Amino acid sequence: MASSDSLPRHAHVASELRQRIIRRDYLIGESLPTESALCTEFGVSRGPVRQALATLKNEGLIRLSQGKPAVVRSHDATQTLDTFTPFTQWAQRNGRTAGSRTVEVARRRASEPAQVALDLAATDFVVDVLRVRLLDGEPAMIERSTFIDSVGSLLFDFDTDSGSMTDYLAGRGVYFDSMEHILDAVAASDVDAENLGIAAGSPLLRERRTSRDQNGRVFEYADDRYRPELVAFSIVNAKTIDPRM
Amino acid sequence: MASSDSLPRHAHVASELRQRIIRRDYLIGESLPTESALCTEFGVSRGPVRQALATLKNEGLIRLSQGKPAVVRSHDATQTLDTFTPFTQWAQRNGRTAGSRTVEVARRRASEPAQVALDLAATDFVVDVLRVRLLDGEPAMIERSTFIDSVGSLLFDFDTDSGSMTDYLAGRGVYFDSMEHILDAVAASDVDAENLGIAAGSPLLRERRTSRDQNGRVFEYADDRYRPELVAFSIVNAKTIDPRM
DNA sequence: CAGTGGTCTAGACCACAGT
DNA sequence: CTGTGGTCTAGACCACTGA
Repeated sequence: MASSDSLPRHAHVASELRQRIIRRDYLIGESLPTESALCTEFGVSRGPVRQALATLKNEGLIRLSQGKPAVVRSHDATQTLDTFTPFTQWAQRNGRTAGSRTVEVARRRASEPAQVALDLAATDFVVDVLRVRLLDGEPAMIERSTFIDSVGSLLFDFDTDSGSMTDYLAGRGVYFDSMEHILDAVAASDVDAENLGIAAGSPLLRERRTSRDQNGRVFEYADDRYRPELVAFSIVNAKTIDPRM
Repeated sequence: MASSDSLPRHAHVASELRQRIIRRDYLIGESLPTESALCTEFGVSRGPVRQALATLKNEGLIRLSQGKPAVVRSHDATQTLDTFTPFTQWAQRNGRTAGSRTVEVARRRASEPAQVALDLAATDFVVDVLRVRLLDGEPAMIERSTFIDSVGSLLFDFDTDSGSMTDYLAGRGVYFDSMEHILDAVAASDVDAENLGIAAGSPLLRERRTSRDQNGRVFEYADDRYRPELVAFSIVNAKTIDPRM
């Protein structure tokens, strides 16, 4: 055993088990070691072990039930709730090639939906980024991001066609801490249709997103529209429903 | 204060705090009582209190940070990761009136997508339920559910226009334990359009769902199509998820 | 029945917030 | 600094699983 990271023990246990599952050390339907075995192996008490198992459960990797050890539910976290990882990382995990074609990066006054989402006044400036995102070279999504001015101004030094904007911002001290997504469907506008190479009026899966940084401040509002033939969102929720309520 | 249910203490704490938040006892941005205050109030140790707070965090109701008490993030328990609530319950929580108009309940051989999702042979029988779901009397969603035969046959004794199918099945020993959702967009078919009272070709938000019972067996496959003007899905996901202790 | 996970307690130490 | 939440331990009891 190496690794005496600064990671909390429960995170270390979760990370190790997650790797084993992704590496297919266990088959689907197979049981993980018992909790007490994991306690022994990692030299921790039951608390951190159970916290790690809860994490993997929330990721859709395992299923928990009383009286018997955890069971592997899926090998890849990609198809599960981690769909809400940034586009570039998501594509990489799925073995696809992600690309970007930037249409514009503009500093202007906030649009009305952005004002509401970012809690800004009509006179406040924001930075709008309009990009077409490509999967294996094919247009798969059109992304309209709006950043608050202090964050958006960082983007003028960044080649929005290369690399991950998420990683770039993280390097500048802006971390995505939590996101809220609203999913619905819209008909493709003329602009959408032209940039995605589809017919106007085609159904698109829309994700409207507000992102908060580590201090809980909203700094991004985005309207992403996906071609449903190419991208779908997958969500797993493993949870026993409470009788009451 | 009533309820000394057989609910676990952490569930009781979570339920009570959830009600207070929905009831707007705390404003958005306001702090909840400290953990030790909650321990005193509910007469429990920190473990259950922290587990309850983790639940509310996963539901997107509160935000946690180190060194200061939990902060209210939202008043609405919308469709979050942990609470992908059945239609009827979701409507009730949001103060809407849910209704159903059953088009057909039929026992027949499984369609191809259902065969795949339910892991059945082409010769196996299933029970299909086609319903229009109403919100405040207006058609909001068209639901095509397919149940494995053993579960579906229970439904012939059930008035699918009244009450909650989820509750009914739970009463017969079939519990929804985990679900997987795939979200995308489709153009309304002629059948969709007619039943929802919209134009054919209109964009609809589609949710394809496979549900497992408490033994991990898939027993339902559903294709639900929502009118995006009336219903959208809201999902909150935060960086670190950490129940337990 | 023995073993397992689900829950809970009563302590403890650390990192961080606000004063 | 004090108080807060984040983490951890070492016990314990109960409900369920499976031989």
